[in-house]
Amino acid sequence: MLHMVRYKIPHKLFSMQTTLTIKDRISNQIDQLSPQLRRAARYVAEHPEEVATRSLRYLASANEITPPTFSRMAKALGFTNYEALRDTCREELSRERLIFTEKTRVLQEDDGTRPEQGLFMLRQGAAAVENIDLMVQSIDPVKLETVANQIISARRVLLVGMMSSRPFVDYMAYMASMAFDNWQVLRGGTESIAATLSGLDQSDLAIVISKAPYARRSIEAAKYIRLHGTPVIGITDEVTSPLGAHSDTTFFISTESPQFFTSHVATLVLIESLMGMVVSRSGEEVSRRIASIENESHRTGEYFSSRST
Amino acid sequence: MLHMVRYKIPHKLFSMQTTLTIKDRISNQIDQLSPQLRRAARYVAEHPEEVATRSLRYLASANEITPPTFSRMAKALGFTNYEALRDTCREELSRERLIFTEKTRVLQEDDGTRPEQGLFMLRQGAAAVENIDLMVQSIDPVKLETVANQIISARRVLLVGMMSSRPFVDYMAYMASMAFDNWQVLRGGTESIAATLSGLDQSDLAIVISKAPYARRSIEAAKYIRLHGTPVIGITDEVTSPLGAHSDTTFFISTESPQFFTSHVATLVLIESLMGMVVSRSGEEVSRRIASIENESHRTGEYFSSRST
DNA sequence: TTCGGAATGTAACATATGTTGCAATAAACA
DNA sequence: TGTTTATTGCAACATATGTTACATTCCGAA
Repeated sequence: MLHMVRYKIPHKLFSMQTTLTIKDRISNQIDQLSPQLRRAARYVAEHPEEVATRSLRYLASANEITPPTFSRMAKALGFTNYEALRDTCREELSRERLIFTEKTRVLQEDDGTRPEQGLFMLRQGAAAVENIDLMVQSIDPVKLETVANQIISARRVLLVGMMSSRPFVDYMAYMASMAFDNWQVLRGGTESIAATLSGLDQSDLAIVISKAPYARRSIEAAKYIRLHGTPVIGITDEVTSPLGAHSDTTFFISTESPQFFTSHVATLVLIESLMGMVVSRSGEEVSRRIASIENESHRTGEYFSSRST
Repeated sequence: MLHMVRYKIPHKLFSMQTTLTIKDRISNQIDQLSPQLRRAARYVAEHPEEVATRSLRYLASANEITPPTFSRMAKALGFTNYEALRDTCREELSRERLIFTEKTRVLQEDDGTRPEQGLFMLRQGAAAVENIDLMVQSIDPVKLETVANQIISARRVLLVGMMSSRPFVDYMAYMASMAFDNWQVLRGGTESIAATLSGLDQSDLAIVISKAPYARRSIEAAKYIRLHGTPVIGITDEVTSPLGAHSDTTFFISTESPQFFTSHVATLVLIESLMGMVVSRSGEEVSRRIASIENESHRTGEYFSSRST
């Protein structure tokens, strides 16, 4: 029974927080406090993140409240300590962050012993959702936007990815090909790589995808590209990734998965978002270009038209 | 107000825009650090909220790293102090907090009509999760299992996919290549297609992926393959898809997306699940094969090993 | 092997932190 | 009014914190 509930995928990506612990706890008792204590309590309720991060004395001097006041206030509110109150603030802080990680982790750990096939996709799906959620929460929209703008204004866009990352680079290239003609995938043998890279300069841009195990070629390509002064956007999995050292902007996307193949789902979401942003920012003419390509493809019979049996 | 800053970035400022997160700052230099310092740096990158809230010594003892290591690591990364590093973490934390509240606020009052740039990934992520959820709920595990078994027992597995589906077929082929040697992607020109298809019989299996707009070649390939008596597994988007008529088993995976590019995320989850099932059912020898291939690749230097500066 | 330099841990240091006793002050009541 | 009581700030305290000097270990070069 618990079983049934357990394996339900938590698909609410962005749930609201409804248990406001500190605020509740404070507002209930705040009118029983003396003026100074009330002032301190009010501050805590309004700035829990400051309480969690700064020291008591820091807050005290910054708000012209004496240190003992904070200490006493905590006890007056029923906390054993000021530290106890701070801990509550910490919890509140972290609760706002990763909300689903716990749930899905249970899902994954539960019975690795019985390889029930029916649960396979369920687990995979849960892991995917977790990775996506993690990414959405951790990536700064401004950073993404900046990158999108960089991409748009680049003279040439070079895509790099080997082994498992190659298909995703190809996918990007495919989408891009419908909108632009200055995108290019770094291909093949060593000599052709050199040829491709020789023409690069600062006005170009490279997007490099590399996931563990990191293909040597990708890392070295990134390194080499940077030597030309060409900015490198890196997409990788961990902070320890060797790609980090060779990219100007790096996105860290989790590839955690319940099986031994890693999952590229979150990466795909990033790619689709980025491409969507780039195209939508490029304006009218690009949209028209895409439409014309699709039409053309239909005319040449590349696409299937519903009435041709 | 935050609004203005976020969404209107004059393009001259791009190069100056430096959103250097701790992760960025650390990943750029992490391979120049000594083992212990790297361990500490990694921890900071992965748990900035702990750094912001807890004390140095607390983190040190909790992670079995000595206090001086943290202190030295901060300096090694270019911070004047450990406190400076902590301050960066604090900033990042409060920035994330702002974004988080902003996200939930907008998401709540949003009706999906306004395509605000900053929320692009948020929408894309939400749509992806929805598609995944839909798929997990709609697909019968037994059906999936049956297909997995079919795949395993097939003499030859042929993968078909054109245009936007091609990268995903390639990805399947890549994963499969580490475990089996009887998988093949249908490639290229018309004549080579005929050659590939001529040898097919009932003991083989084809997996065809086709999403709107449906590539004529894929549909016709499926049709042709069936003429040989070869079973066809179809992966498509809608019940109205022409692929349905030519496949024995069909998976319908939603590609709904907030932008005009469709999303292949749910399809990827299906692929990863299927491949995981197939490999895990294939037993010991396959796992060993995969391991040996990875080893081989490392030996030949295809993969990057962390200690080569 | 021995040597030298870097990496790491230990211990001591100055300082910051949270708490508490006590005095000063303000408020309440007779 | 004077006395009592709660409130607040000051100062001192014990402890925790971040840093640094020093000792030890580790590792590669000669």
